[in-house]
Amino acid sequence: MVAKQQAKAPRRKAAVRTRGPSPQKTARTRAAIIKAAMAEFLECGFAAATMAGIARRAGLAKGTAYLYFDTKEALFTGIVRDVITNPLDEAQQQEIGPQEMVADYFRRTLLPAVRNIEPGGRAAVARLVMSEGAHFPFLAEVYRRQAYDPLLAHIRRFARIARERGELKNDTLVRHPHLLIAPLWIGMINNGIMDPSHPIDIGALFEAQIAQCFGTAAPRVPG
Amino acid sequence: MVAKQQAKAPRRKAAVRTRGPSPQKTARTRAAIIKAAMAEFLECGFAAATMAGIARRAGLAKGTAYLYFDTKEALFTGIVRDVITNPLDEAQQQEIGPQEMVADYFRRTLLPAVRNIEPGGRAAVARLVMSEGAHFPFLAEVYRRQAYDPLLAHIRRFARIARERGELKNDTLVRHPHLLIAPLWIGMINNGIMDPSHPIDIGALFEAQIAQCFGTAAPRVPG
Amino acid sequence: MVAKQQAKAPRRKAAVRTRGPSPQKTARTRAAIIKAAMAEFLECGFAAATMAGIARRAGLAKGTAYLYFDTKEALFTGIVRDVITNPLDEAQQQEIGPQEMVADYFRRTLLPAVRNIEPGGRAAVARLVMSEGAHFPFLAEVYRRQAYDPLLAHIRRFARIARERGELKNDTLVRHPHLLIAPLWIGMINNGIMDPSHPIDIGALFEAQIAQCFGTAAPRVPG
Amino acid sequence: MVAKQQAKAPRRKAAVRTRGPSPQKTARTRAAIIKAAMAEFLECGFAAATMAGIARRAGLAKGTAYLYFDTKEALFTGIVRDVITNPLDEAQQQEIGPQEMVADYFRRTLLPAVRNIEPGGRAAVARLVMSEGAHFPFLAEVYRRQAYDPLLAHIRRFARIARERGELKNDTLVRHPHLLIAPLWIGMINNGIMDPSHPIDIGALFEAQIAQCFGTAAPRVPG
DNA sequence: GATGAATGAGGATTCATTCAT
DNA sequence: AATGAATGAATCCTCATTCAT
Repeated sequence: MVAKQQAKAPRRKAAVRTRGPSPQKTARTRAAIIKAAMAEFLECGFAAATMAGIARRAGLAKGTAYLYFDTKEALFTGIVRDVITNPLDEAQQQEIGPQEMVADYFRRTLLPAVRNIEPGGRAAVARLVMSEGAHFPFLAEVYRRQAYDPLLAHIRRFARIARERGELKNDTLVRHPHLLIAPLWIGMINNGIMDPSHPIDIGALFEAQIAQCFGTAAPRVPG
Repeated sequence: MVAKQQAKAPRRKAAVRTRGPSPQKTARTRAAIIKAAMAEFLECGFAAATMAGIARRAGLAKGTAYLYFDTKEALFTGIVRDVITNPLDEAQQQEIGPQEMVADYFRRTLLPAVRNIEPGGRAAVARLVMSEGAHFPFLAEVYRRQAYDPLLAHIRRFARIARERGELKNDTLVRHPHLLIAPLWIGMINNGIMDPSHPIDIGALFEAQIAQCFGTAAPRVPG
Repeated sequence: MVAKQQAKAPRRKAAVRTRGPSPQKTARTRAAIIKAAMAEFLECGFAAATMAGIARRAGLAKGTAYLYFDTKEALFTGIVRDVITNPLDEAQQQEIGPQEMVADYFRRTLLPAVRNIEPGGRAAVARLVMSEGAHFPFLAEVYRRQAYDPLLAHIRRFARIARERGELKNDTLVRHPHLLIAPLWIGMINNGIMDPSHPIDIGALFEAQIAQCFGTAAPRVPG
Repeated sequence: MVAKQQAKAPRRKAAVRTRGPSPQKTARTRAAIIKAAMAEFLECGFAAATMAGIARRAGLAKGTAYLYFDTKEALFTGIVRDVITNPLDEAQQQEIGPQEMVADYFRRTLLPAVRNIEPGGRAAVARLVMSEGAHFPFLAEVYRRQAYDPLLAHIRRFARIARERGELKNDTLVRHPHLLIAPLWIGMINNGIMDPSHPIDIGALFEAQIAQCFGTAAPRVPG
C-alpha cells in the first residue's frame, strides 16, 4: 500500500491540520497512481490499459483513481506533466554563457538529459505517444504542447543565434530544427521497438548529430 | 489459431455445381476480407479495428469473417505481415555509377522513395509497426528483418565506400547509419502523430541530412 | 413472451428471404423490448430504469437491447413513437363534416381517444414525461414534438374555424388551446399520482370542458 | 469548513468549554443540511440529487450529512414533507363579500396566488410531487391532504354557493371542481417541463377558465 | 462533532464471438 | 457458405456510504 515515508514528527501539533486525512498521504497516493498508471500504460498501451488495472497496481479501489484524475485522459496528461515537462523545462531554462558556442551549449545542457532519456522514463512516455498518438490525438497534443514544440522552439532559437554569430554556415537547422532531435527518436524507436536487444547509444548519436550540424567535433579537453 | 488456409484442391468439380461453394468464390471472399482488414488495421490500429468494420468494408456479414479467421488476433497476425515488405527494396538494388558520388547516389535512389513515403502508404505501415510492435513483437521483428535492418546495412555499406573514397571525413555515418534515416522517422512521427496539421517536408529533411552528413549541398544542375 | 402473430403461410418460399434470421422474429423482439422498457420505465422512472432490467424483462441479453436501440434515450423515443404518435395521428387526420359543428367534431374524434387514454398506455407515458421531463429535457422534447404540440396546433386550427363560423363567441380557445386539453392532464395527475383510489372520469371531464368552451351541451340523441 | 460562529450562551458549564459539541451549533448544522437538501431536491429531484451537492450547498463535508441522516432516502423522506404546504391556504381563508359574485371572489382571492405560482417556488414543489410522487407515495399523499384536496373542496363549496345563487347554470363545476384548477397544472407542466422556452401565462389561463365556467368575463372597471 | 479520502457496487455502452437459419 | 441476431464479458465512470484522523 505504499511505504510510509514517515514525515514530520510534529512537535507542536503541526499547525496546519488537526483533522481529516493528511496531505502527505494524499501526495503519496497520487504518486502511487501515477506510477501504477505509467506501468500499466507501458505494458498494455493506452487503449488496453484499464482504470481497474491501474488501481489494482496502486493497491487502491477503482474509485480512488477517479478521485485524483477525472478520466483516463487526465491521468495520462498528469503523467506527461510529471515525467516529461519538469526535467525538460530545467534544461531549457539554462542560459548560454557569453563565450560559449551554441554547439557546446547544447552539449552542456541537452546531452545529460538525452543520456538519461531511458532510465528517466521519458523514452517510455515518448514511445507511448508514438504507439497511441495516432489513435488518441489528445495524447499527441498534450505531448506536443508540453514537450515536443517547446524543444523545437528552443532549438530553433539557438540555431538562429548560432547563425548570426557565424557558427552555422547555413540555415538548415533554423529551418529544420527537427534534424537535431531526430537521433533521439530513431534511438527510442530502435531501442524500444525495433531492436531492443541491440540498443544503440542515443547520447552518442545525438552528439554525432551536433557535430554534423555545427561542423565541429566536441572540444577535447586539452591534456 | 491461424487462418484456415484450406485452399480446397477440388478435384473434378463438376460443371453442374452452381449453388454450393465454389473455390473461386471462396478465394475472392478471402481476398476481400484480407484487403478490408488491412485497410482497417492500418487506419485504426489493432485495438480500435472492429470485426464489424472489417466486414462492412468487405461487403460481408460479420459472421463470414469468422469462417476464414478464428479470431481478430488471427486475422491481424495472419495478415499484417503481408503488408510489411521492404519499401526501399528496389532502391537498394540500384548500383552506384562509376563517377557518382555516394551522396548523389543516395539522392538519386532514395530520395524519390522518401518523397513518396506518405502517399505510397509506407508511412502508414511504419506507424502500424510503431503502434503495435510493442504488443505484437513479431510485427517489429518482421519489419526489422524486411525493412529496417536491410536499409541500415545498405547505408553502412555505402558509407564505407564513401569513407574509403574520401567523400566522408570521419566514421560517423559508418558507425551510426541510423543518422541518415532519422529524418524519415521524425518526419513520419511529426506528420502522422505529433502535428498532422503542420506537416514537414520529409524529402527536404532527408536531403538536408544528406548534405550535413556529406558536407555538400546537392549539386546544382549547371545552366 | 409476445404472441406469435403468425404471418404469412408462405407458399413458395416467401421469396424475400432464404437465409439468416427472420423479420418476424425481429419485429417480435423489438416489440418485446418496447413492452419491457415501458414496464420498467413506469415502475422505476427513467433515471432508475436500467437497460439490464429491461433486457431481463424482455428475456434477452443486455446487448440485444442495444441492437435495437442505441441508447436508453432512443428507447424512450421509440416508445413515444409507438404508443403516442400513431394513435394520435389517426384522430387528427379525420376531417370535419360539412354540417358538423366543431364541438361535435371534437367529441367524435377526440373523445374516444381520451376515454381510452388509460388503458391504451398513453396516460402512463404522459405521466412518465411529467415525472422525468424536468430532469431529462430530451424526454419532454420528444413528447412535445410528437404529441403535445401537434395536438395543440390541431385544436387551435379548429378553434379558428369555430370562431369564423360563429360557433365560438370569443377568442379564448384560439389564444389558449391548452384549456381544452387541461382536463386530460389534471385527470392523469389525479388518477395516477394524486389520488389513484378515487379516479375521476377523464372522458366526462373532457366532455364538460368542451361544453364549457363551446357553450353547448352534447347533443342528446332524440328518443 | 464553516467559520465557528460560536454563539455559546454557556450558562454554568464553565466558560472553559469551547471545543466540544454545542447544541446550538448542532441545531444550526442540522438546519443548514435541511435547507441545502431541500434546495437540491427541488432543483434536481431525488435521483439526480447527490449527497456531495447537498453538502457543498450546506458548506459541510460529505460525511457530516451522514451524522444527521443515515441515508439519502432518510434525508429525503425526513425533510421533503416540510416543503409541502398549502400554497393557497391564505386565499382559502378569505371570505366572500356579501355582494360579491363567486367568480369575482375567485378572481380576488386565487388569482394573485396563481400569478405568483412560479416565482413563489410553489410550482417547483408541485413538480417535485409529480416527479417523485410515484416512487414516494407519502409525498403525493401529503400533498393531497395539505393542498390538493382542500383546494378542490374549497372550489366545490363555492361552486355550490354559486349554483344556489344562480350564478352557475349547471352542476358541472360542482361535480368537477378539477376543471377550475386544471389550467394551473397544464400551465406548470407547460412552463416547467414541456416548453420552458415558450411559457404561457398561467394567470391569464386561469382567468379565462373562470370566465368560461361562470359565463362571464372579468368585470371591467368602469372609467 | 467534522472531515474528506477511500471504497466498491452498479449502470451505460461496446464488441468479439457464436449459432440457428 | 453466408448471414446477422443474440450473447455477455469487459470497460469507463458515478456516487452513496464508511471510517481513520
